[in-house]
Amino acid sequence: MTAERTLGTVALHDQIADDLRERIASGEYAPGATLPSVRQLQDKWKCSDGPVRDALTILRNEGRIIQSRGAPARVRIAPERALSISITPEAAQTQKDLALRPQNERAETGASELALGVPIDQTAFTATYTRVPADRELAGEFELQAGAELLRREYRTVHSESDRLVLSSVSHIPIALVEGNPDLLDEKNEPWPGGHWHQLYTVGIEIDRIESSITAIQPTPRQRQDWKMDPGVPLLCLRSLSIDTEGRVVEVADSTYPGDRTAISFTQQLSRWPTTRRARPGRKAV
Amino acid sequence: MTAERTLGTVALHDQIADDLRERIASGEYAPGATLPSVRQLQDKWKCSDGPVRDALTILRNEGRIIQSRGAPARVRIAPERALSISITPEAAQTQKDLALRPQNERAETGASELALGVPIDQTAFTATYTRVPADRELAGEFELQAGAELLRREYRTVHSESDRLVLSSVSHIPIALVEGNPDLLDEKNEPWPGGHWHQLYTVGIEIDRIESSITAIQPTPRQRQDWKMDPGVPLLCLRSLSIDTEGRVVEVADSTYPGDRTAISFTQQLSRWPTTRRARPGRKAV
DNA sequence: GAGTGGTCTAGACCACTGT
DNA sequence: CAGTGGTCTAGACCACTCC
Repeated sequence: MTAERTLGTVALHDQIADDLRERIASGEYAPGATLPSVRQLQDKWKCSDGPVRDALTILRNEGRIIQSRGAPARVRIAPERALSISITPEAAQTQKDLALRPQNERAETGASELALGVPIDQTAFTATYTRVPADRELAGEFELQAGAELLRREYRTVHSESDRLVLSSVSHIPIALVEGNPDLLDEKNEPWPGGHWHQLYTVGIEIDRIESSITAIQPTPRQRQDWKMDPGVPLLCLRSLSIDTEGRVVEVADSTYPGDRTAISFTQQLSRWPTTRRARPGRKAV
Repeated sequence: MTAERTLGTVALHDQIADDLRERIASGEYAPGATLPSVRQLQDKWKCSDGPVRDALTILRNEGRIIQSRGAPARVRIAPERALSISITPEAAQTQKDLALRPQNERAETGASELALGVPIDQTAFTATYTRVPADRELAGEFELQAGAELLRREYRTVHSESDRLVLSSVSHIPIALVEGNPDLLDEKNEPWPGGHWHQLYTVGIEIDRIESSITAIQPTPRQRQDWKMDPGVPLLCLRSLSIDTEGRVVEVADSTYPGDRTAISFTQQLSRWPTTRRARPGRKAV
């Protein structure tokens, strides 16, 4: 009967977690530092190992500590935000214009569509595609009936050395839109040479705009493993709808990024006020 | 004693969690449905309650189920994405141009800067501001020495009925930039009438562009409580740097949004290909 | 009041790390 | 091999919900 410790109805493991969390935040336990062992914490809080382990589980799921067998728990070191996904109208426009250029010119760009934080020769690119029926969600985006046939194309780039995922994206296109060009349904042509937009051009589709939306979710265990993400790290999801000049959604592309290493960034350029108030336009450092 | 159950070195609580996760994904347990009770799962897996509870904890932290006292665990119902944060150059430009308009015109816009999913008369707006020294991170953004004095302004909008946070944003501005206008340092003037940019205009600052970046983090317990977020739901973070015509970062604004109810969206408009290939919409010339 | 989940204990054994 | 964290059990009591 040691229940008298529950002073204010807040569970002991929460008290322990709160205490450790505060000490981590204050810097008493710096990133990389080892935490007291389970036995030491038991001794300090005069309890069995259960509450202590529960507290550590809480902090692990918050992404604050890492635990491994045999070694003491440590304050997690948040990685640098190495992956910066820049969304710029210029880049999209460039890619769009490229779609009209001759074959040899398009080929030069090839698969290096995105600037990653990893040299491209250290990565392995794979593409797979299948035909799938549209689920409710995708059918809604395309304004099709659920079950309509879609071309599903999955792109993955892994860092060959560490076997860590660097880029992952899944794209869906209604079969009905692309069956005019049989080449597009031939898996041997993956990745579509010269980029999506040239291929879409071959079936008479011109992209008018990209509507993107960003959300965050908790990764599935599979996703966490693919990206080799620590527990407690969320996943950034970027869904881009390609809309053609007739207003149809012709492609839905879903990309995911580990939330702790990635920042999705974009710039909104504003025009100047009419009267130039600052006499010195000065230097425009970047 | 009963250790022979550990067939393939994968922990029992992981097996249970994997099994339940799969059943949830397959729809066997639909959103809102009750899961088997802890005792039933013990019976099914022939184990004590520990592994079963551990499995449920895993699923809770993944945001897949909700648990409460007395009531059975249920599959979590993901909320609609009611909060859609739209980033448009037009809106920013409009706000910029507004800064030059006369007082009465600016006042009409007032605090309703953002379209929220909640009627504005059901919300309570609070603003607080303090002077704080720049931490390393903010000092880096402003290219100032760590410790330089900043004006910190915190905006919060809560839905008065549910006491739920609807909007939360923290903005930092170097004191040195705004001390030319004493009004800006007077808390009674919060929120700055007519918007930030008019106030910045009074000290000779014109915004050239906004550089935004989006990340995702695990919320602190405090944040989770403020937003009344379920466990396992990440937080979307939007950091916007306001850069003036001289290239200086003059304001850093950090907004957070619950990751399950929010989508940050934007559109990239592309210009048409030079040769008008389709004279009339609806024809697919090749 | 019956059933649910929440918390905690005491003890056992295992897997792994580091010295 | 000493110390660490990981897993599981059996049992107890509590707080809460729902009928």
